[in-house]
Amino acid sequence: MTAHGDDVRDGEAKAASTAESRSSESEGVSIPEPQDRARSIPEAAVARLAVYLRVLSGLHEREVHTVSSEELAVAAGVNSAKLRKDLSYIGSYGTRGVGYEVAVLIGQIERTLGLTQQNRVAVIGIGNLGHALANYGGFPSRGFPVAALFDLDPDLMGVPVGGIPVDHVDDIPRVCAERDVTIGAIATPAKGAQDVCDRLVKAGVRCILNFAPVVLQVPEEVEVRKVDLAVEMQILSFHVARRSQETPDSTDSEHAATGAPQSENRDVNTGISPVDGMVVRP
Amino acid sequence: MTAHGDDVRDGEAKAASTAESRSSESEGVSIPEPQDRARSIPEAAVARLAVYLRVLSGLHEREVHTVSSEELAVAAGVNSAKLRKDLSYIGSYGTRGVGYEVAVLIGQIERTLGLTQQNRVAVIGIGNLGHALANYGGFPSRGFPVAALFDLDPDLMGVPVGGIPVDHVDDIPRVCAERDVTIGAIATPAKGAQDVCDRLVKAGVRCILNFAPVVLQVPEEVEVRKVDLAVEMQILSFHVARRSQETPDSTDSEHAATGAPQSENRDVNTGISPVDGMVVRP
DNA sequence: ATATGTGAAACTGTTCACAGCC
DNA sequence: GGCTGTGAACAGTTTCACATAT
Repeated sequence: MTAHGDDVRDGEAKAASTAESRSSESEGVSIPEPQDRARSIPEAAVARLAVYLRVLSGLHEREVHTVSSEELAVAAGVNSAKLRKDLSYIGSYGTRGVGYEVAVLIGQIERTLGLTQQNRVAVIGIGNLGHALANYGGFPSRGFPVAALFDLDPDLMGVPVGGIPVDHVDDIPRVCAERDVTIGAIATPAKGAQDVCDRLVKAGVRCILNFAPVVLQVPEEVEVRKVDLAVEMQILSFHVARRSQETPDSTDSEHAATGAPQSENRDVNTGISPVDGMVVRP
Repeated sequence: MTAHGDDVRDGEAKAASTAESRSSESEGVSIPEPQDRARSIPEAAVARLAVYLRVLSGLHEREVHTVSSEELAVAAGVNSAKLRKDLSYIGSYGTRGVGYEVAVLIGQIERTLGLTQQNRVAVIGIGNLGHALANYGGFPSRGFPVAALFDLDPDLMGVPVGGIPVDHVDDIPRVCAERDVTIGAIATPAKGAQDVCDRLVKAGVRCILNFAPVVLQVPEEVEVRKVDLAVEMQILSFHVARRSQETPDSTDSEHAATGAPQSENRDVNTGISPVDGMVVRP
């Protein structure tokens, strides 16, 4: 996430936004400058919209037609004020005194997230993770069909995984162009990641989901999001360490068993909940 | 990242840290209070420290003994001011006019992240993702040995995956306690995730990495981090959509081929780079 | 000379609290 | 009465810029 991510935006390469805000040279208290237009939606809010969408889909399936911000917030693991503010970024689709119509909200969030048009995905690196991704049969609740698989291993060429035959990474440009791939998921080891990334970019792919432990260098028009297992583990480690030195030791666990919904789970980018992970085993 | 980064930290349930900082009741300008120690470190900075650590490890292997904040920052994909501030949270281990000693920094970051003591990991849900995790042979660059595997499937019981035999989820409390598991990685489908989570909590596990698309409800002393594939995809989708409507269309891709290191990759929680993903295929 | 460490400014994101509409 | 939508206060994070140390 995140140069937009959650912590979002890096400092560099953000010439665009910087430039536009340099309109008035005046000193003192600067007036907000309203010309900022509507396209803003904070990155963090975008991530949460995806979560709300999942919850709403669940409600829709259960024939629930209306929800209040409070109900939806609890289900999504955020507080209601934040949820309302997030929804306000995409428009006013609620009814005061009543709540939101599930179907309407689903439609509006899907539209905002661009889910009305499909994004074909290419998975590169057909190992364990690649398999998991390929078998995911259209990522979230459909909308992201896996259209191409690539690897280096000669033994895998042509072998169908999740119904799609594996191609050689050398064919990335051709195959991606042919199948109109818009998102590339790099699930290779660190070593080949940058090379694969370059090929994807050359093929016109402008959105990449990177699972490899490297900092990909890409032209600025390419959006890269990274999922880093090690970082997650180390963050948890930090909390383990902090906890054990901070607490004089009052707990020995055994009191907090089953249903005690208190603290929130922090998602990598939402600070909260989920939407659709990876199907692994029924 | 993400958050994650990110936006990290929720507002609720943060009583602990609040309470501890209430030591001096004095008003006015509060003196830094040296006893403030390490506990402050912004979440966002913690995530990035893990990234710096990876880069530093690489430098260490290549026999590089010293780095400037600028060099390290470029390699990690952040700007140098942010990097220096991040490092300042853990202490002053640089030399003005010179830079940082790689070995020293590695040691300090490891200490801060609690990597000096091992965290044994249990993986629940031995499907594709579970396999990937189990075979990861100690997550990042070691430090997170996988000590237990669980699943529901009778056919898997006792079968060794990555050298560790699979146990039944019913045995989570016993096995986790026996093997002193401190981190649980939930790689099950959405359905069983909350149940598995409850068992882990009952077993005394207080840190959970959740790959299942559900909002886990846990007691507040339990830390949950979530990796959500669908959210990542949908965020990318949002950017695809935004891009194509925002740009009057000046690009047709073909100009930004290989080596053009410009924009940064946003990690789910660092806003930047990587540390160690998942080994998939050599 | 050069590069760190850090207050202070700027910015982004979150929460409060209430006006406005049902 | 209940609930949305949102300005304003607040909190967290990033960037600036420079004093400080080698």
